[in-house]
Amino acid sequence: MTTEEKIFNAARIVFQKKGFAGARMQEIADEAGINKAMLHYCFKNKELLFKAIFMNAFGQLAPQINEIFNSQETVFDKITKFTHSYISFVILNPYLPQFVIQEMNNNPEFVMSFMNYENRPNPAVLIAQIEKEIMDGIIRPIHPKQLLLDIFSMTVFPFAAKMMVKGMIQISDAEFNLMMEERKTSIAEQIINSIKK
Amino acid sequence: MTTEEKIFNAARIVFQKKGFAGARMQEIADEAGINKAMLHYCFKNKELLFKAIFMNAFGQLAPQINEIFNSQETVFDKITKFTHSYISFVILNPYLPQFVIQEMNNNPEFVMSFMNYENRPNPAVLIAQIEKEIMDGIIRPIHPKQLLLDIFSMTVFPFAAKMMVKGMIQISDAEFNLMMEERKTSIAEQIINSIKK
DNA sequence: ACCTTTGTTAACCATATGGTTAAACTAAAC
DNA sequence: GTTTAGTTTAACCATATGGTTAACAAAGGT
Repeated sequence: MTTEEKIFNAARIVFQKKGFAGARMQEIADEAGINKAMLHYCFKNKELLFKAIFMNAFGQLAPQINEIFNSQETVFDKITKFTHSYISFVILNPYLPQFVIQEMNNNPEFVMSFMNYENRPNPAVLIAQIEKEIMDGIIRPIHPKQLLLDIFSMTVFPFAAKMMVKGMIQISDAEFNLMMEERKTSIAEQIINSIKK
Repeated sequence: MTTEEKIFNAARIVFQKKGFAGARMQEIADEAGINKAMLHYCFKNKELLFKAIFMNAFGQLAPQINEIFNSQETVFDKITKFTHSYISFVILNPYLPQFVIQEMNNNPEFVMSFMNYENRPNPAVLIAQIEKEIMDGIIRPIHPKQLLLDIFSMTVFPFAAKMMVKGMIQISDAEFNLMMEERKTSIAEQIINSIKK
């Protein structure tokens, strides 16, 4: 593993755990097992290192979502595929959702700047498709944007608020993951069940 | 307004916007229109000031939830009441959910310490009631904890991830609030529709 | 062999930041 | 009018933190 990779991995761990403001360059250096000066040699400064991490995180999530949203399948199939693939991915990267959400809230200007980014999650196609399937009588009349919000909420929220969820319903990490596995199908079923005619 | 109140309000604004790590005592002082030394005169140090703010925030959310969860009504009524009252409250305090979630994730030890707090959101009664209504054939057989997660997810997530949501489905603040008003009823309908026999 | 490029480190620097102190001001109490 | 208790401030301090520098080492090319 190159030094740059060591730094990148260390930075990802620290930034995702503590956020931009809470992360310390020294802690990243320690985590990477290198000298602090190497950080600046490889990544100029904290902000650029952070941007690299954030872009990478965001860039992992977005294309995956778009691929499903813009495919040729039915709305029902897209919903099922989305919950399955998103939850599978996030179980392996549990810090990602909270990290992205947190930094978007704390730093809206910076983030909005690349919300025009080509690969941003873009639900336009899916929204049009939902409208069409409503017209065709496949889906009950609902507001497509509300439906989208429902899908994202049910899928992403438990990971974003993991600590709160764990504390509230008193479960261990293992039980949490089991529940999430179950959600892959239960969310899709729940939503499809409530919108199909 | 007393100085202590001025500080408290200022601290709430700054902490909720930037989080504990990102907040600066000087910024809080400026926001309150007083000298930085007053902060330490009134609240000893940053951590205690933060605790006061966090407890207050948390203390506003939790009892409200418990009152509904532990009342004498049916599960369907509880769901309806919850979405209405929670969304009404959070529209007036839009930073709260993200704030609580963020600090719980960044600071799990500290937060877990008062998860035993008498007034923490406690869904035990509601979970038992859901199990009973399933046995009685009122509700389809589902996992109560999953149902709880669904309710919280759909209600809280849009506020916790407000910036991401706004960016993704391209809406203004006003449109966002309209959507949330609509969600007061749509979420309850959606969920009840999907679990009733 | 010698130079250049790249990677790496310890030591250092400037500033930001949380926190302290002592003095000044205010207003009620005597 | 003086005392006393509570407020408020400017100036200061110690440390943490992001960032820099200069020296050094290893590898590659000529």
